[in-house]
This record gives sequence, structure tokens and C-alpha cells, in this order.
Amino acid sequence: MMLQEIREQWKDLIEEQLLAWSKELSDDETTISPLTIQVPPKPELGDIAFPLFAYAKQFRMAPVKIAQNLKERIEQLENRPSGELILAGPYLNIRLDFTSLINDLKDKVFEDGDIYGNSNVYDGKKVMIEFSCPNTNKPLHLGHMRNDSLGESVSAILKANGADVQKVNLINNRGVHICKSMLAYKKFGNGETPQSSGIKGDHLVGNYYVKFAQWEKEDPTAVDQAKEMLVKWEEGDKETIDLWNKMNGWTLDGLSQSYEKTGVHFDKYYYESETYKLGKDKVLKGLEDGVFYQEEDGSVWIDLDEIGLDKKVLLRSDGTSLYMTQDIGTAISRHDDWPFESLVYVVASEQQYHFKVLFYILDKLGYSWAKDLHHLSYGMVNLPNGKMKSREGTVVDADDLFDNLADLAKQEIQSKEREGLVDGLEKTANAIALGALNYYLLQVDPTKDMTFDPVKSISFNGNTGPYLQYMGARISSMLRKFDEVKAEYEGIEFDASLLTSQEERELVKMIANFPEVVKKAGLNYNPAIICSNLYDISKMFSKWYHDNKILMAEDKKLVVARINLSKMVLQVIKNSFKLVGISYLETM
RNA sequence: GCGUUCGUAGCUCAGCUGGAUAGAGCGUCGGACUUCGAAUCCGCAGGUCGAAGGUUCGAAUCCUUCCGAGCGCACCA
Repeated sequence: MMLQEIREQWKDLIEEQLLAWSKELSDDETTISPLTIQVPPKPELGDIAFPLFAYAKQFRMAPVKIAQNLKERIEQLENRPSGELILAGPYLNIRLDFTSLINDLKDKVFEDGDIYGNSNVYDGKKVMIEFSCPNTNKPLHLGHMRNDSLGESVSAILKANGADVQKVNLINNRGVHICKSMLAYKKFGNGETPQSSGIKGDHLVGNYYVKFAQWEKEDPTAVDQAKEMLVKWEEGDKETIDLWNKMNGWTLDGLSQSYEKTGVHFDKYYYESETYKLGKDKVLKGLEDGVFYQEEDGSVWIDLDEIGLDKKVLLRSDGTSLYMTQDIGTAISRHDDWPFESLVYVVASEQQYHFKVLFYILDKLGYSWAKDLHHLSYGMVNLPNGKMKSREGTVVDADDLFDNLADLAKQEIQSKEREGLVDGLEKTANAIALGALNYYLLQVDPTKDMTFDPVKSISFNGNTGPYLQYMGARISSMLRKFDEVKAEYEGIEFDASLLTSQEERELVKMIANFPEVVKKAGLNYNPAIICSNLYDISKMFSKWYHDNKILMAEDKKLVVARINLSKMVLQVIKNSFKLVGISYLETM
């Protein structure tokens, strides 16, 4: 019997008793409000709490009395769920029968293994998720990293909840901003290449984007020249297209190296250069159908009065498309490619308006799937002094940040003289850096803006990724040692009744509750829920481990009991790691 | 101006579908390694939960107003 079932059984029983009692008091009272389930704040108050305030009015009785009466009534029943009733003032609480809970839990956790905690709340639902979406004129920065972490993590969480997930990226490789770096390269590049300069492709292109910004200040015709270049590009001018192909290739090479390093992968790439015209036909069709209207100058609009907004232009007077037009087309073609039931856009909160309008338009155009589109809107990553500004050179470069973290991790390993014990210095340092970064970015509620202090934030102590990895490594190390002497424990049965300390009970509850946590994270598209649970269980384990001997326990039966509990904890930690982009290290 | 998100310890953040004494980490100060990994653990100090009203038996949580901040409201993407 799992914890969730026990909770539900008690809830049903108490509600049943409340209802029966209510009927005894008055024939009219045939309903009661649903019982709320809570967790008591202190261990001596039990493990499950049912507050009874809500019934005071109906029974014309103080909640404390209600609790007493209920307890008496229930104790007279022969068939009760497992556990013991506790009176706690206006609360009726349950103390769980841990022995049977632990036994059932252990079987479940070991049987399920890597899929322990998974649910079927999205039961095969096809969910497409779009994230990252970089421009091809500069390298990735900290903001992209939050986007990528969220995209990967939410994908993993949705999968763990039974969804069939398709991860897609949309490369913004077209437009005036792309032409700016091309133009600067043409003027100042002197044939420099990533090979000749030794500069990573995306950074090289980014340098010319910066160079354009400088040049733009001196030459007022610069922007016009860039616009001319875009016209040439759209006309298919060979020289322009060749240059575009070359520089895009450099950037994409660089980006894929960054993705590889940070564990970001996509099932499918879309390119703006291939999708930007797609929406036009759909908009013209919508115009025919009367969903949109046309101004005298030929531009096409939608009236958003119905959702309390103004009007929005969808086609320019010259007939060319806009950002919105393109996104309409992209969404439709994606659904043609892979008929999703839901599409999640991981895009910064500054685009809220855009998505509100986009979803409304797709709905108006009659696409049934438009009802299940989500904008996973995440907040900005700010620096202690405010926003990152490329003009002021305060943008935190993704590659630099990652390399700095990896260097620090390397130094840490070396200073602990663990270089020889670790499974590859470079590999381990990278895994630590990535875990630190992902955990840092994911532990904050996605919707909130967050502050990143490059100096202070890069810590490996306290509530950080490396702390969690360390707990995993410690348990793993202990289990290896146990395996070496396994023979001595042959035939010793696991005895759940030996796990009685407060920490042990808390650990068991957290293990048992893990599936609920995964479910909640999935329903809310929120990795932070996994993060905080992961930290809680690690911290509790750490305290328990510190205060108790496990492998060195005085009694062999105790060793077996505690080792098994440690295994369960490790399984939950490992499964959580996969959901938030932290690698499990056996040594670090 | 309109829309939207937010305001919790010195700093960074949990807690928010109303419930028992508002929690962590960092930082400060002080403890714990002849014992399973000290990237650890324990303790001290630190709060009018932006302000004021309201709903309620009960509000950090819900509602209203105000104050303060971010983001958006392009025939840019």
C-alpha cells in the first residue's frame, strides 16, 4: 500500500463518518464539504493531518470536540486503514504504520528503479515543446541558458508524466540583424575564418555584430546598407546567399558545440529562412473567411477587441509578412509535421502579448489544437546592477560562464587531491559545472525574474548542484563498500521495523511522496518543485548519515536496513537528477 | 495611460489551490574530522511577509486601494 492510497483511504473514511454523523443529527444534512489533507508541522503530531475547522458551523460544535467524537467513532470500526489516530486539538491526525509502508515502498522503488516516480497524467499525449531559438548573429548568453535548462527539464518532466514529447528549435537565421554581422564581415573581415583565427564560429560572427554597432555610430548609412543587403538576400543574390551560408554555418557549428557541452538536444530543427513565408497564405485565407479585415492601403489586420486588446497588423501594405504572420505559419506546419495535441513555447515573459495574440488567432482560424497551446513564460536573468546590456558589455557569455565553472570544479577536485579517484578530471569537472548551472537556473520559479551574481553565485557549497551530486557520490561510495563485503550479510533479512528514528521516518515519507512531486512539477511545468524536493531529501539524508552509522552500524540487521534505505534515497536522487539536468557521479 | 508579472531575513530564494511557532542557502560569529567521503553536519544572531483596508473561526497566501519595481502595448524580431 502506497502513501497516496493510505491518505485517500483515511480521507474517505473520515468523510464517510462525518456524513453519517451529520445524518444522525439532522435528516436535512446530507452533504459535507470535502476534507482537506495536510502535513503536520511537527513529527510528534503524526504524519497526516485533517483540519476540522470547516465543520464547526454545520455541527455547531468546536473543532476540538468534533475531532474527539470522530476519533471515538472511528475507533469503534473494525475495518480501518493502517495507522493510528492522534488527537491534535482541532486536527485529527494519523500516525502511519511505517513497517508495512516501508516494506511496500521498498518493493515498489526497487522494482520500478529508474522509472520510480513516473506518472501517467499525460498518458501518451503528444506534446511539442519549442525552446532555445537563437539568432545566428551572436553566441549564446546567460538568458539562453535559462531557456535551454527550462526546455530540457520541462521536456524530461513531461516525459516522466507519460507524455510523448518532441523537442524543437527554431533558428532565427534571417533578417536585418543577421545582415548586420554579414555586412561588417564583408567590410572588415579580410577573409578571417574560425580556422584562421582559432575563434569559435558563433563568437567570430558575434564579433562582427559588435563591429557593426561601432561602425553604425560613425556611418549613418550603415543601417540602410544592411537593409539593402536583406533585399538582396530575399532576391536570392548569389554572393549574399553564399556569405550568409558561410557565416550561418560558422554560428551553427559553434552553437551545436555549446549545446553538446550543456546537454541540450532537439528532435527537430526549424529555420526561419524556410518558414518565414508560411503564414501569408493562411492569413489571406483568413481574410477570405472574414476572420481578418483589410485596410485601404492593403494591409491585413485582426481586431482583438474580444480579448480586450487593440488591433494587430498581420500583413504589411506591401504584402510582406511579419513576426506574427510567420509564427502562425510555423505553428500550422509543425502540426502538419507532427500532429501534436499540445504545443509549449518556452519563451521569455516579454513575449506574453505576442503569444496571447497568436493563440487567439489560431483559435479564430479554426484549429482545434489551438486550445492547448502554452506559453511557458520565464523571467529575465538580471545582474546585480540590473539588466544585461550588450552595448555596455555586461552580457554573460554562455561558453565563458561554463568554462569558468568547469575550471573552478577542476581546482576543487585537485585541491582535495581527488584527481586520481575521479572518473576523468575533465569529464567530472564538466559534469559538476553543468549540474551547478542547471540547478542554479532551475531552482527559481520559472515565472520570476532572477538575479545572477557572477562572483557570488558560483559556489559549490550549500544549496547547489554539487552539494546534491556529493550526496549521490557519498551514497554510491558507501554502497560500493557494502558490495565488497556483501557475503557477510548473506541470509540477513531486511527488517523495516528497525527504521524508527525521526530522520528515517522523514526519509521514508519523502521517498513515498516523490511521485506526487513529479506529478505536481508536470502539471505546473515547474522544475523548481523537483529542485526543492531534491534538496530537502538530500539534506535530510546528510543529517541522518552524519548522526548514524550505516555500514558501520553495530548490528548486521541494522546495516541491512539502513543500506536499503540509502538505496531508496539514492534512487530518488538519481531519478530527480534526470529531471533537472544534473549528472549522477559515482565519484567526484 | 492601458495590460501583465512581482515585492518574504543584509544578499539569493522557498512557502502562495487560506490552517498549527513563516523556512532554506549565502554571509557574520561559534562548535564538530584516530569512525561509512568535512563539496559535510550542528548551534547563535537576523522578519511590522511593501503599506492600509476587507473577506474568514483563521491571511505571507484570497479581494480592493495605494506605494515601489520589471516586462509589454511597432506595417522590428
